[in-house]
Amino acid sequence: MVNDMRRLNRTAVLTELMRIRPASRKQLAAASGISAATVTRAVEQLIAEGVVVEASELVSEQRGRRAVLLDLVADRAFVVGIDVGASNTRILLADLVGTPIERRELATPVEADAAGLAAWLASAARDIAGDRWDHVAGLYLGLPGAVGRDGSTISNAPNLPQVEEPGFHDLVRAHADRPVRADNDANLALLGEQHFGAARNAPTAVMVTIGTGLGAGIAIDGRILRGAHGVIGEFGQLPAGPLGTRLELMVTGPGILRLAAEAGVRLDSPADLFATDAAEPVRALRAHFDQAMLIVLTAATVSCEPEVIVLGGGIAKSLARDLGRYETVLEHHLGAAPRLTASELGDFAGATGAIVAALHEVYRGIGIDERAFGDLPVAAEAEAR
Amino acid sequence: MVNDMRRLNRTAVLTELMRIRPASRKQLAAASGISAATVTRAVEQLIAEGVVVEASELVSEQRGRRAVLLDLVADRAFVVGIDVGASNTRILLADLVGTPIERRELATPVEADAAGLAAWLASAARDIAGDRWDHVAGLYLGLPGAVGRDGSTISNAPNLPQVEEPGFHDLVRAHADRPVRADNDANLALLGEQHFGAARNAPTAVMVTIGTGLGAGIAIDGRILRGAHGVIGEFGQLPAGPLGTRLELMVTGPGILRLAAEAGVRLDSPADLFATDAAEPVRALRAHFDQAMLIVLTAATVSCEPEVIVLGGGIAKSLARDLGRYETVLEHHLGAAPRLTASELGDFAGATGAIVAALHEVYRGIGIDERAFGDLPVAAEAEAR
DNA sequence: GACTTTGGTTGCGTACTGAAATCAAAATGG
DNA sequence: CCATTTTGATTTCAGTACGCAACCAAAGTC
Repeated sequence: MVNDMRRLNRTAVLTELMRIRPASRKQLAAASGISAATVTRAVEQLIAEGVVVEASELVSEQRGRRAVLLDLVADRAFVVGIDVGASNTRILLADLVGTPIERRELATPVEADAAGLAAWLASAARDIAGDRWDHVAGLYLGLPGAVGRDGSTISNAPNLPQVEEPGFHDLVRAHADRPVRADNDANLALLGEQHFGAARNAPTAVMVTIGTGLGAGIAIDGRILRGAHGVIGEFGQLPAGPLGTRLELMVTGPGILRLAAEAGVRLDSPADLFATDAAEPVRALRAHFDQAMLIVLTAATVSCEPEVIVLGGGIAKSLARDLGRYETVLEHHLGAAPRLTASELGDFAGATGAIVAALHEVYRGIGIDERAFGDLPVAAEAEAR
Repeated sequence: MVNDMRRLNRTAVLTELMRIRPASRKQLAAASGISAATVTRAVEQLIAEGVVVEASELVSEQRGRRAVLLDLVADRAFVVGIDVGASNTRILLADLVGTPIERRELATPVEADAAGLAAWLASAARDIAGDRWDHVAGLYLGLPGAVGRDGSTISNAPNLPQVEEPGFHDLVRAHADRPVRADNDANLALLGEQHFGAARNAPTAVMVTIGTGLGAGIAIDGRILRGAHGVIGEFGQLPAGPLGTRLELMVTGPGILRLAAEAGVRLDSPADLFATDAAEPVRALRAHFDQAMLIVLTAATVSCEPEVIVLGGGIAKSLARDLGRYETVLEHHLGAAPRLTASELGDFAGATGAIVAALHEVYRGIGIDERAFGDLPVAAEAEAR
């Protein structure tokens, strides 16, 4: 316990530096409430550890000595975020402060078995990192399935069954020779949108992804909700409509096509459902879709009262102009409604979130207070890229 | 920052003492990882503050000096929890460690205006406290409406509109001359069940209360979810059934009677719906009810994957023997299901939760780590009463 | 070039901790 | 019945880290 004070102050200074990056010693002292002397000593230690450097001096028109700006050593560590989709895999490489450096989009080798997929993922990560590989601190995978709290056991991934193989996680880790963690892709997409996208400054938010399936991530006070069995966000399992059909079968791409076929309506693609000049039978289908969507949105709203609900996935793109209408109905039903908005990061939301999650692991490792993760404005940085 | 170490250790010792109450200095040192010397000094301070006392010595058959057991000064402070229902008001008085001392059940003066109700509540609190009133640290109100995060602004309380009056909270505080806080009654009922009832040891839990209305409280990792507008847990707003009726109108007492009347079935009371020897038309109604219940339960499950869902309120009493069936269906739909169980605290769940919430305020005041509130086994104590 | 202003560092007294020695209070056993 | 053992609590003491304040450093101002 005797060393605690020192560690506490180190953490406080480092955390504050992340928040107001870059910053001078004086700023850090003021922001953290720690005396200037102690900040000097803490910074000294952080510099010795190689976590922090003295960057350029602050140029100002004031008189007096110029403040020395401190910053994290951005290239001290890199992280790889991989969103492994059922058809495409998106990969991002970012540095310690979240600046994206490389992005790739590859076809997922769906025919490969668990071992093959694991090897492919590891080599893709090595590939995107190039000669920075030595500094890659870890990989984070977004997977289309339920991932246990530990970030390694995977279940219920019908669209990519390989990853359910018990040894899959270990295989990736062995091939990459790096720490590997995983999470549900919807969770990561939300995390991405919260830091870099449509849910900025919304610690409590929901992201609903509608494509070939329906998934949702829920974040409360900046923390992603994770359950033991991955049923969180499975709003698609709610029954809806006259026949009690599962919502999932009504709002997803395949579901729309199937319902249309059953109703004797011909749709070339799910997007046709949202055409403004649609014919009457399509309109009726559309009404059913809207009803189903409202159930999803209502369920999401009453489950945590998010500040914003982000809609992602293929179907969501067609919904942009209906969000205002949905909002109005929600407001009318519930008395209060979250802001509805389309995903800003699109296909790369998951990979971006994987980067964020990976960075959080790194930050944990260098001793940043976990409770501050929500405040870290990595966003501003990456936006400016 | 220089005083931090001392306060930190004081907090750690006090928190540990709450967990393993009563305990010797040595136990506290071992449990908290703080050196015995420091524990001695911290305890010295706590005793001087009047927060802790040396209780009886630990009698053991070992040789050696006997450990002096320390305990909180239970009668240092009392709290009053009041569950203000639309018809009945339940009041509890408890001491600092959560031992219930008095309980009352009174008819709510529904005709009174805001000022009258406030005065009545304050005098009821004074009354139950008796000569302990001087030591009452605060009041906590459970209200049938949406309560803002601050615990004072109240809205959307159709069944007890007086409490929506802007000055209501201040009036109670003025009459009681004590800190007063409020929360939604469903939230408090859940808090009560988590500490003393059916959701013991379930930091993530949902409580659904079905009576004249439908309300739900959600707790995640020991923290009650609170929204700005009180729509959290409003699962009753979900549409269900062929006509898209709001669930609230299908599973609550009045709703059941109305639906029965519409279907031309005569029910004397909502409970008749659950008779095992019911006639065919009643059975059909019952099937609709079950469907609606399953939507509520599914929505609750996918919103946070609770370990347990507690069912409370009048209707829930009739459901006891169906919980297993519901569980099976949930499990089948979602692959995993929470435990379903009936409320253990019954009508007093809300008041009990108010006590817990009030105690948390007191604990915060004497410097116990908020993150430990979930671990405080106030439960064991009160059970033994 | 002295002065002012601002940022960072160093010296010093204070406060608090943990390890170990010591004191306290019980049972044991010859 | 008293020395011994055992266990719990306290005190002593050395060490660490803090904040304050004095001091150094580096810039602009007059």
